[in-house]
Amino acid sequence: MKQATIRKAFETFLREHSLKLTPQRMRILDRAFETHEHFTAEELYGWLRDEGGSSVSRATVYRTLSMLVDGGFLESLDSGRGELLYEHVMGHRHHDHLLCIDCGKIEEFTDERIEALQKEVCEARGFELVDHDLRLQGYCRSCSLKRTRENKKRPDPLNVQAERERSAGASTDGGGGKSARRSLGRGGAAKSAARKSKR
Amino acid sequence: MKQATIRKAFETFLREHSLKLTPQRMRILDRAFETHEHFTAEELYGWLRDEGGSSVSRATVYRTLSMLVDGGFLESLDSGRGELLYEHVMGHRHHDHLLCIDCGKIEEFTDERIEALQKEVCEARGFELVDHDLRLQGYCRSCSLKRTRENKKRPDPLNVQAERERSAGASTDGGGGKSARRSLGRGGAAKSAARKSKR
DNA sequence: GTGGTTGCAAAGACTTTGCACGCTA
DNA sequence: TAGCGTGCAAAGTCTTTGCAACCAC
Repeated sequence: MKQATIRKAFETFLREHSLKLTPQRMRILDRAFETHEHFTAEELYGWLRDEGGSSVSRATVYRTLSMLVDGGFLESLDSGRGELLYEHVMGHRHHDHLLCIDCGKIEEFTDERIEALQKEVCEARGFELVDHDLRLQGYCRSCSLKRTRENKKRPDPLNVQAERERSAGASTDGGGGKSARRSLGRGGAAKSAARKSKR
Repeated sequence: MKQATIRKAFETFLREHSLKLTPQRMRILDRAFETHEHFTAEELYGWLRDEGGSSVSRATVYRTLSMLVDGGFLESLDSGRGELLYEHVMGHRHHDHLLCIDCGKIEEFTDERIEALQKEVCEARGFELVDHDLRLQGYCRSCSLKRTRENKKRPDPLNVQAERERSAGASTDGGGGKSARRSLGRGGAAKSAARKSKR
């Protein structure tokens, strides 16, 4: 695609920040924009390694990815499954996500009305909105159909959810268990960056 | 508050799942519901340790917290700062979050209109919504005012870095863009559970 | 009694960092 | 040439797991 434009923007970015243009950084940038899916640092590292060519170390991948996020070239997203996903942001404007808790597929969408309401909520509270992150979790069309068909086969995290509704008196809408996938045992962890600012 | 109700629900939950009622579990449940803020597993562990009384091991805290999430007593939330936060969910209905990227404060809110639109978006795509997670990041009222007063820089979408770089030395931090806290230094990690499902 | 639990410490997963050398500007 | 950037491996952080002793039911 307009890879040239992106490279240019990247070069400008580097220059403005007295950062150097290295083949590793360029390769990471290119590969990141070559994918129109979400990927993890580890995955990108794997691609670069498998595709041969000049090698790029894992550390450089992490460092560069982090830099690209800071520069606004990429955006990071917590999949909610314990992985930090990246996606390029130039070109297609901000969007929110639909994550299938069954097959893991990620769909994107945007809705101006929702965005507008978010701003409204913030303004009403004197909150200065900088960014937002909306994740809708559930079953994508195909997984949903599959479930309906099989009718009986519940994703069965441990079917704790069903009980929950009842015992917890989880009132209102059956908006179910957010923890569908993290059943017992392996709970979930999720950390990321910035522990430094953790006070 | 209605701690009795909660304990009862918990006991029922345990019974229904052939799980045992142990003093550790009870203590963790109580402490979790005693707090009306968000907390991390590590924090809860610290409280229990510092407050004396029968000891509870770190592993048990993690295990129980995970169980409480599965049971629908708690909900987990990725603060976006690399920590997995927990909060009790009984009583107060679902809500979304406003996270201050400066002071770290977390505010909660709900907006039926946004919820409705989310459902609409899903229906239009044949997506079966199970749960959602909306996080608005920015500056809370007080931090926003403080910034205005100090006439701080604007959070440039793409050049947040320039400022960041500079303020990095002077610290005091003025807060930058979304990734303000991520840049150099110790980022963080991001892992979790469900790694098993990571193909 | 018996099987679920707890504790401890070791194992894991993902990401960052220290250091010495290489390469960009 | 002067530094920034890279690679490597070790260090970190938060969380999970193996296992033997324990305890609730």
